[in-house]
Amino acid sequence: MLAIGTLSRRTGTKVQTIRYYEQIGLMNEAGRTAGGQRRYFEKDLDRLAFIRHSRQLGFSLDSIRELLDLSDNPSQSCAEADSIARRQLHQVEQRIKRLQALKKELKRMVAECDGDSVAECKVLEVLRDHAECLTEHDEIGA
Amino acid sequence: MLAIGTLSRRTGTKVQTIRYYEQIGLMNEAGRTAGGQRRYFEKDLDRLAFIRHSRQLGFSLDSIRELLDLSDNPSQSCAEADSIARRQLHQVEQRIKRLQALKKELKRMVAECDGDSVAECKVLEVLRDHAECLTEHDEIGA
DNA sequence: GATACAAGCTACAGCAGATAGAGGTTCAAG
DNA sequence: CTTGAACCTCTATCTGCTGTAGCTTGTATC
Repeated sequence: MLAIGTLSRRTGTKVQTIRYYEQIGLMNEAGRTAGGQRRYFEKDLDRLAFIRHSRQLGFSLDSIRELLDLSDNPSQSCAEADSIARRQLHQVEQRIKRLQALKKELKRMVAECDGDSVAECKVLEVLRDHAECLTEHDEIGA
Repeated sequence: MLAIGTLSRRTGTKVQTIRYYEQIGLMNEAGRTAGGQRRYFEKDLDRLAFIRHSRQLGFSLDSIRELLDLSDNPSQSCAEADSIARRQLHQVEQRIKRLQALKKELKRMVAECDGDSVAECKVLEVLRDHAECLTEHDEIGA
């Protein structure tokens, strides 16, 4: 039987985060000692590791929920998991694209700045006037 | 005198967002009509456009606050604005790096999946076992 | 058995950066 | 004067945690 601190150490997850995962139903409700402390089995540790690894790969908690469901029901087709992963890949690619456009714009801003007074600062000037931008960057969050 | 909806339309910012910016002190408190509705000048529109454009370039609201302060005091050196922009550029570059590592890993996962049953799904397998990963990806947020 | 103290517990607040809705009021056109 | 779009405030919600306060439990050592 593993204490929450052990899971924490072995997966690099903060104790509060593990409790949070339980709260939102991502981790099963843990068994308790007489005194009310959580105790885990190895399978819980595996599940937590799966969650963490998926998070490291950028999957949302919702996607992870789906992936865990699939993982729990090995008789289904793999297609669903595959499509979740593809969707994630697509999102990552989009974000890279967008960030590269930003990078280009920022580089140009910085390069043109010659360290003079704010009055003629290129950085501020570009920010003031969108028209000075070369690239399109119309979405914020991405 | 411009109504909030006009600012909204002309900068592509949601009305609530403009009010939010006022609330957190990023926009100055707007003047009001007798009935309590906000009214703006062109300079407020410019300020909002500056904020929005900066957000599109990925600057945090805190950074934008600094940039606006600099912009409001044209006698200072440009160096500060420059360094904020450089910091932002650096962050963007780091995020790109990280996302490219993720992309690689996701691509590999997806490529290895042959659409068979979940039991032997490569996607799920990789998620289960971090050791199957080629690349390092130890930070989550980034 | 007593004691010390690390590790556990719950509950709630807070972060960024908005966004949405309820329920009510004002403005401007016709 | 009436209509109705646009405005108002206030509060809640989202994602994915993280931190704090104040208290209890478990375990090792004496």
